Amino acid sequence: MTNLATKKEAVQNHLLGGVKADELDRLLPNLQLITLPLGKVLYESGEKMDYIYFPTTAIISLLYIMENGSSAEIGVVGNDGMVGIAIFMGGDTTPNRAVVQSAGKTFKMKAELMKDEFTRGGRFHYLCLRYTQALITQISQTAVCNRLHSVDQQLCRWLLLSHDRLPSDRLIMTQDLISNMLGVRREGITHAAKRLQQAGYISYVRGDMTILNRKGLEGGACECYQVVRTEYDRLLG
Amino acid sequence: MTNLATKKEAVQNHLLGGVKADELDRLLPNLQLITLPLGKVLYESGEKMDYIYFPTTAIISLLYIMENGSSAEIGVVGNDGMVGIAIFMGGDTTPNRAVVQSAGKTFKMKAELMKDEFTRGGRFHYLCLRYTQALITQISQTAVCNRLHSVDQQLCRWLLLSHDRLPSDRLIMTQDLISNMLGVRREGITHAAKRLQQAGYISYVRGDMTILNRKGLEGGACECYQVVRTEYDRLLG
DNA sequence: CCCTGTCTGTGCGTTGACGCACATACAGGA
DNA sequence: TCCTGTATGTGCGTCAACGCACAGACAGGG
Repeated sequence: MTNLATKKEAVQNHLLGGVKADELDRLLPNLQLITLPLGKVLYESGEKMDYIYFPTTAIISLLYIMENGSSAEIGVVGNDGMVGIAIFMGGDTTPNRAVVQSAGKTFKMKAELMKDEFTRGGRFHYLCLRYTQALITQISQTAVCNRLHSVDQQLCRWLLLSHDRLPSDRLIMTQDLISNMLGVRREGITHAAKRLQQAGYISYVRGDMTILNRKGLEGGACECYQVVRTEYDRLLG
Repeated sequence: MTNLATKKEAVQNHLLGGVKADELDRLLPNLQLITLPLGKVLYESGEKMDYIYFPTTAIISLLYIMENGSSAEIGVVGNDGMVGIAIFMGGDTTPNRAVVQSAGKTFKMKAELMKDEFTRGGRFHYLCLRYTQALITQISQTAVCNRLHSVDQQLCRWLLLSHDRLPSDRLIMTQDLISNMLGVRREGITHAAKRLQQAGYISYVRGDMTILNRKGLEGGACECYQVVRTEYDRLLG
């Protein structure tokens, strides 16, 4: 099978890159590298999770979908983490949807095998818990940001979070999709994005966005981005 | 020492009530029952946590404090859980403040002893992880609610979350404090609370609030409350 | 080449929450 | 009893975001 993982591929995901050699040897035969298209749903809310995912170039968004269809993002996962923490936390499901925000590659592994490796303890167990704490910080900061900051600030934060997890400076994503992530109107994103383009921080045409000036975006973002970034570095760096 | 824990006292906290007999026997000599006044800070943001707390009648609020002094609550903990999950998750600290939202009693235990018991595995380990997942759901739903719902709805949700963790129907709390929790203006709470009082759902005078009609509050709340409640019941019920 | 669907831009009235200012009401101590 | 600090109520102008409607603008297929 060509899609079985090599060490060189596996360490593109930072969690897999952080485990001990013997643990990685055990994991490798169970990891399968797949390509995810934009919009693909990995888990539906409340649905049993059959696989855990370790993205390399893909970015996955964790969304809550309201009864009336509106949605808001609670967190984002890229090559810094994994999708499906409920598998080892014991709940097996979460009331969220996991959807591909940026097309790319990810490893997947059967949930049962994940549980086995987790219960062995060791560095993998340790990393999973620390990653979960980092994710909690990201979700917490999303809550705070939703409460206290403007759409402009949140768009900057969101672009930076995405950029950190992206293999290049390009982001294939329409304003409509971004508005669903941030839980705001599409027109609100149009206005905010236009301001960022006029400032020269980004450029975009019909769903093809390029980040031109990271420093500019950092200046436009609220402190929330840096809090999350610092906490990820502290816990997993 | 009169403040050492008895089994009867300990099980007032549902997590302690859920562990196995031999685990509880090990924990009891290390648990100390203390009384917390309103406003007491258990942890400051970024500060090393020396103790983990298992509330019985007290309610603890997890807050993020912005650089400019404004604040927003990311979660609330009562006799259903514990304060200080970073101790066993591995990070030792979090970028939040833990502050007493409703005066009452709590057990506390030294962080080192907590780590020891956690690494033994067993039912205690299992419950800690499941509780953490439930807390993640609560924080996630706070993020969604902050984004999509009105102050009126959020006040209802907040009152219900508090009521669930309260030994009676009385809540000693000024509107100003509630506004800091929800991250909104004090006047916004005045308006919302007035509407709830006119509807006969609550009554209050100068920081002394009584919940008169739970069903009414449930009707005024958004779906967020029920999502969190259901998930707590599923994971820990 | 045109046609159609999608993506982005813009205007306009509405609304929920904000910031500020100040009035009123109550509690507890001097 | 008065005085003072704190808690709550209210009005008013402002603003960010909303909902809706519709006008370009571009891409890809027939």
